[in-house]
Amino acid sequence: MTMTRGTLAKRTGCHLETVRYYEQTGLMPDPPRSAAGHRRYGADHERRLRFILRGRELGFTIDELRTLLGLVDRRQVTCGQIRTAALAHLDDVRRKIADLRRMERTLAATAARCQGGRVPDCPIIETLSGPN
Amino acid sequence: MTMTRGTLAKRTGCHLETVRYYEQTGLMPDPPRSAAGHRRYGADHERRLRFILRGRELGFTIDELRTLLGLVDRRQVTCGQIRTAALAHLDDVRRKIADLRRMERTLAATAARCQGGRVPDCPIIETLSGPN
DNA sequence: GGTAAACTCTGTAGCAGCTACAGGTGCAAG
DNA sequence: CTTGCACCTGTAGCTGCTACAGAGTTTACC
Repeated sequence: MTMTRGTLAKRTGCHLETVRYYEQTGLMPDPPRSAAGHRRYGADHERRLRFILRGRELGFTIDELRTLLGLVDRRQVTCGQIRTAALAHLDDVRRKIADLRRMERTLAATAARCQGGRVPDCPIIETLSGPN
Repeated sequence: MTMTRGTLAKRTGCHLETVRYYEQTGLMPDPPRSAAGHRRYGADHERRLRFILRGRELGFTIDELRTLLGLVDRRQVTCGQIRTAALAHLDDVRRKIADLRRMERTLAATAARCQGGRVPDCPIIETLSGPN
């Protein structure tokens, strides 16, 4: 009931090399090896990798995930600590959304004013040239 | 009427080393030098740097800005070409916003379900463990 | 004019989060 | 038995900076 790195990667949709990268950075444990030194993964590794990939999809950094997984690994932790981490991350996401929406508004408003004329009067160039 | 790199950086709020970086990457031109080899900047350099910084604030990549500045530099370009670049970037920004909003929804919904209990039943951990 | 502080110069290394080699084994099928 | 794929390791590349080290320059003050 073990898989190779390639199989694990294919099953999870993770890039082959990324599996090794997550091992280097301490998100994935050092797996047992075959006699020749090939990595052997089990169902527990797959679950952990899926956890990491889902976390990345939700925008958690490697470092946040390391913390989160550390909390889970030593099981003496309350859900409250995890909630705190998740809420901190949510704040982060919301700040990024706000930043992007500011960009969006400026870009959309500027592009709308553009009539396709000559560069010296281009409102996009003017906007880029600063708010003065 | 010239400034040093430090002065230019201070006036624009740009990091000192970033000025040099923009020169390396071809966003800023190689400036004239003093006898001893120190960079001397003028008002035109300052305008260009402000343009770049504003573009970065609006989320344009270095590469997009290089293109944009290239268009502006050889003046034979229509505003339409610039508009095209800006709209492409706007799409990009909107995609990022959509991604982040998906994250936000999932995170907020999950954290709301968390009652602070024990880890095995933590809805955040469950969510991270995948949608299955 | 001397000297110390503050600036500038160059090249290079580091950050996140991967991805992509090169050059060398291992293994399984035909 | 040999062909071809998968795997191993270490390292370099990407973006957009930032931060040195070690050298030379300029400025301020006495």
